[in-house]
Amino acid sequence: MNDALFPTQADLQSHPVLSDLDAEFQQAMLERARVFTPARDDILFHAGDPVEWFFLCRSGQLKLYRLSPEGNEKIIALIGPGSSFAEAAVFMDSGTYPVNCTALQPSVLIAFDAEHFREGLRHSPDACFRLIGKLSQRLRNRVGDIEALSLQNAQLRVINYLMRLNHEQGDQASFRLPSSKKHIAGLLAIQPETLSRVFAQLQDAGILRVKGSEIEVLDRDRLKRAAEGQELTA
Amino acid sequence: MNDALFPTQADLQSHPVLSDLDAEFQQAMLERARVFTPARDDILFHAGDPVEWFFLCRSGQLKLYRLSPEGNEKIIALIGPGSSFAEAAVFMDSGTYPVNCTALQPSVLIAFDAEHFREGLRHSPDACFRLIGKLSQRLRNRVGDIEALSLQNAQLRVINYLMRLNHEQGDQASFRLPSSKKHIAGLLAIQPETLSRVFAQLQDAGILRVKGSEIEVLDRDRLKRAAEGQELTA
DNA sequence: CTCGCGGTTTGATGCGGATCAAGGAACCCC
DNA sequence: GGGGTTCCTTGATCCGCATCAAACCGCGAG
Repeated sequence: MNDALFPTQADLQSHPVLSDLDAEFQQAMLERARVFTPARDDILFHAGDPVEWFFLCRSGQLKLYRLSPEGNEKIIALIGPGSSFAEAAVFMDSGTYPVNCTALQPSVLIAFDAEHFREGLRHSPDACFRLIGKLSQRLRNRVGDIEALSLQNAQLRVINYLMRLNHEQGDQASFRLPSSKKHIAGLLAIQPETLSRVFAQLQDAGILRVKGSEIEVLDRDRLKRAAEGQELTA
Repeated sequence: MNDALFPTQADLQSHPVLSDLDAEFQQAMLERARVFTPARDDILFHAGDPVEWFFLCRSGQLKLYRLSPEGNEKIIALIGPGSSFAEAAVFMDSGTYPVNCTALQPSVLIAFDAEHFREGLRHSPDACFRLIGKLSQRLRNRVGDIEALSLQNAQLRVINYLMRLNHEQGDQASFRLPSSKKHIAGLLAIQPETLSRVFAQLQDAGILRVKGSEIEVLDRDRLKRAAEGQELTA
């Protein structure tokens, strides 16, 4: 992984929205871009801060999250290498970030200038289209999250999350959790204790083997059936 | 309200994304548009159906919702006159609607052709920008919903919903619920019984008066404090 | 006017998951 | 290698809300 202290063409190319744009626009974005290297627990922005940058993660890991007045935290998304975020914030009426962002690991981020992006988009229908596609997809994902929170219990949310993860990593028999269990619990809107218990159940039922952050799928059929039919007693 | 059986310029003008576009694009959209007049309980589309249309509500009311395998329903949004919906679906990778849509009242909808919209957008940076703004805003709202579901209890969700409604209707002392309590409960992801009980509490505490779908705010300060500090015993 | 039905309210009960508490396990730094 | 910190697990208890049940109300149809 390239840890250069300046943004490169390669960063642009790997960005889901900025890749394949006309040279002039790319050049303008690149000139105004910065590399940020937050340490673990560094806060990049708070919800409500005015939007100056949007980001591409080159390496490391971050969380986007909301806090309740009592200090409870709901993780909206975990960000890893290759993911971009906060593009939508650039276009919100309020002009502010809707979530907090904190580094979970020492990370390397490319920060692109929000205002320049807005301006450049006016002259690039291609980039507009990419962005619209990205936003629509993200909207669909959020609707999926809302359904999961409203209609599924803790066990079901965990199972579906595991199956999605496993699928993204190529449906291997064995795969890794992308983060600590505490943060995964935050993402699924359950307590770490509950996540631990669900893992224990699935393990006792002979469906999974959990060893640290390594998950081995022992019985894919029953896992899939559990995701629909709701059955763990068998 | 105009119930003409054909779409008009006025429909375009009142659309959040299509208004103020160049004449040629507008003309093209109008020619391909239709008027739908679903009766109560008519289903406009299911989640997973291929996207042919996106909509503007001229009158009536609809629900966008998801169903669990057990038949439980979570309402994602209630749509009323002037609201547009399903634009994002036009740009999703899957090419399918992410939610179900059913009319709650006899309604009048303008249906715009999805494919023509995609094509026309290529030549209209203005429309792109409007759409991007709209999608970003909707994304922020969905994140707000996720926070509410994860971090707030039933009472808090109801209170915040009421305050938002009241604000949208001009902060009058008295305002109306936009739908039956059953559907409002579905929107807030609680059962009708629970909604009824929360109303009873707020009424007993002297904060509200609930008469059918008419809400009267008796003590706005305490309502606002309850939305933050969590106190109803006083 | 009356009947019937969906929406709403109120009460009783049960369960899922949060919370509280404490014990283990892995990792880092000295 | 020892001690501390953070993460994870397991157990006991509690509470919010769902669920089940029943009565009530308002409204449209006949």
